[in-house]
Amino acid sequence: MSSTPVPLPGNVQNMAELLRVVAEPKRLLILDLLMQGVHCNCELGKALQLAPNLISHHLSVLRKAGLVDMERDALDARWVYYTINRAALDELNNAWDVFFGPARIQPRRPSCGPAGTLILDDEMDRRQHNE
Amino acid sequence: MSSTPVPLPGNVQNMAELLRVVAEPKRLLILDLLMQGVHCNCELGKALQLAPNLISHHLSVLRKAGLVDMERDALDARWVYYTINRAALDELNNAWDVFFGPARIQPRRPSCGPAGTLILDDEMDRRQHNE
DNA sequence: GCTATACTTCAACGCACATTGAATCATTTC
DNA sequence: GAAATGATTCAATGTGCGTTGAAGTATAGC
Repeated sequence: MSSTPVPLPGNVQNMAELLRVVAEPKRLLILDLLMQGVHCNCELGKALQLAPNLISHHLSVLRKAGLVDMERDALDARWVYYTINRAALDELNNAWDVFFGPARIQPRRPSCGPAGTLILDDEMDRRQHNE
Repeated sequence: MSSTPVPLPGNVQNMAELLRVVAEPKRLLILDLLMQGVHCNCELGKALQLAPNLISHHLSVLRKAGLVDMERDALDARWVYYTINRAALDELNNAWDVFFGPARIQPRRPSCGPAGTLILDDEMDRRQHNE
């Protein structure tokens, strides 16, 4: 229960990119609908009052990010249906927890400024016991 | 364990705004450091290789979003220390789960297109039992 | 008082990206 | 074949916002 290895900032770029994709209001709404099940382009357009080309655009961004899958209708290939990529969603949820899970919050005093050099009472106690 | 009331899209705007704040790479890095404990402006600047005014800028964005608190040093008021706002973090985590929690994923066929009007086998079964 | 330090604010710049409208593609239907 | 439908792609536009560099604020030390 001791050394927390301080999560790697290499993931930060990936995480930021995913969050950027998700942070766009229209895309968040699309995801909100897709979480409730399969939708086609026209359906999303109606629900969001958005032109079909814009829906396409946002869906392609979501697909490139791996968050959304598409599938053509077996009977009429003109229709396309979109679904949440469950694996990607799980990954995103895990990554989120790694960053923002409350367990990561740690006590720490800054390493500079008066508060950094100041030796507090409890610190004195700690030093006396260790050395 | 039945009716999931379909989360309100009124929160969507707030959520998107918070995610936008958090999605910025430098800010995500700052949050990453603050999760590990208190930091002052100069410390963050050194860690991120960023000019102090940029740090200030991003911190002010984070503060306006309520995610970060600041506190002046009691001995030397020139130094400012920043911390994660625990309550805001908890709220953010809750909001995230409301949106992206896997439990929200629901089965659904689109309401338009062939797949929408098509009556599948299991649907036939369902109808026979209900009517 | 004057200078140094820690941080903030301001104005200007530049770029990424959502939006728009038109054109294009791929199927299906007649 | 031609027309219609669902969806995508393209070029052009507008703008939000991160960045830059300089000026400003506040406190501390002399």
